[in-house]
Amino acid sequence: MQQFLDIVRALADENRLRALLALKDRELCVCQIMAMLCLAPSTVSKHMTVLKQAGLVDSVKRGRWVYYRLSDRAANPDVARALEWVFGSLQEEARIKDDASRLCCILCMTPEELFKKLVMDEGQGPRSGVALAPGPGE
Amino acid sequence: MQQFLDIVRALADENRLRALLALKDRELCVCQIMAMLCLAPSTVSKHMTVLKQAGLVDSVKRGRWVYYRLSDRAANPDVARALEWVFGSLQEEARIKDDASRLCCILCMTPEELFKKLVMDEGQGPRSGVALAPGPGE
DNA sequence: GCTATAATTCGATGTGTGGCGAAATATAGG
DNA sequence: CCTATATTTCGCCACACATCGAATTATAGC
Repeated sequence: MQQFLDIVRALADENRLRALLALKDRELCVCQIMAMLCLAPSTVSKHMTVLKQAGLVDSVKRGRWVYYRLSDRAANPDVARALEWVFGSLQEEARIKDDASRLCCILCMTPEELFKKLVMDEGQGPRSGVALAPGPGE
Repeated sequence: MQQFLDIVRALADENRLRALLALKDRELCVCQIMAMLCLAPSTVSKHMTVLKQAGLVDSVKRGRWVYYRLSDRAANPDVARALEWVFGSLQEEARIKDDASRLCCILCMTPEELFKKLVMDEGQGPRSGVALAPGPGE
């Protein structure tokens, strides 16, 4: 029961759901999730900790970056069912699709381009740490 | 997205989960859920309102009693998937099974017997409104 | 109509949670 | 070693929420 509650409560936040969906096809480091959600580093870090405590994601540290990915689905049936449910229900959401396309830009742009885009989109300066982490291929 | 969030947040409370599971095989009125959860009437009423807003349960008023039951699963795929997930994950929980057996007593006992049992179990007097509502067969 | 009871609404209260910035920690690169 | 950067931890604040009791509403039975 407690584990189930941890999972449900971890899912009961829009930003955590968006982060989880963004991890569907790739792993992401905290700074990339920050750029996608437009949240402070400490906030994103806390969100990812909640998801990790619930067993929904795993993390691995590579150099200065911490990469998050979906937890191994086969490991825990509760987690597997939860992820299937979330993906099945939200995959086609407009907000999620928008995140995916913006994430594509975030992953491809140089830090300078990302800087300009953030300024244009948000009408405010970018947060500290918007610089891109190297992708898995670097 | 908003509907999904309403559902997840409705599920993110242990007492609401217990109430939902208790409704799996039967409809129940508020006073019976109160007796099962040992919560004040106002608290149970609010919990059931949350579940209803999320589309997880329906209610029907019969005389003085308001009966809650699971919402028609076929009506909404999101709701159907959510209920399947919850039941699949929690059906075998010790807490839920215990609720089911206690609920059986609550449904069968006379008000006087329920009164005595509550006093013995909880070491405190019963709340107002522990009297049984007539079952569906009355 | 009056009373008793089921349920909801309302107001108060303590706790939990999302958000931020600042400080601390870890690591890469000079 | 020193600096820059990625992340986490910490302290704080605003807001949401679970819970209760009291007041209110609705209904059944006298």
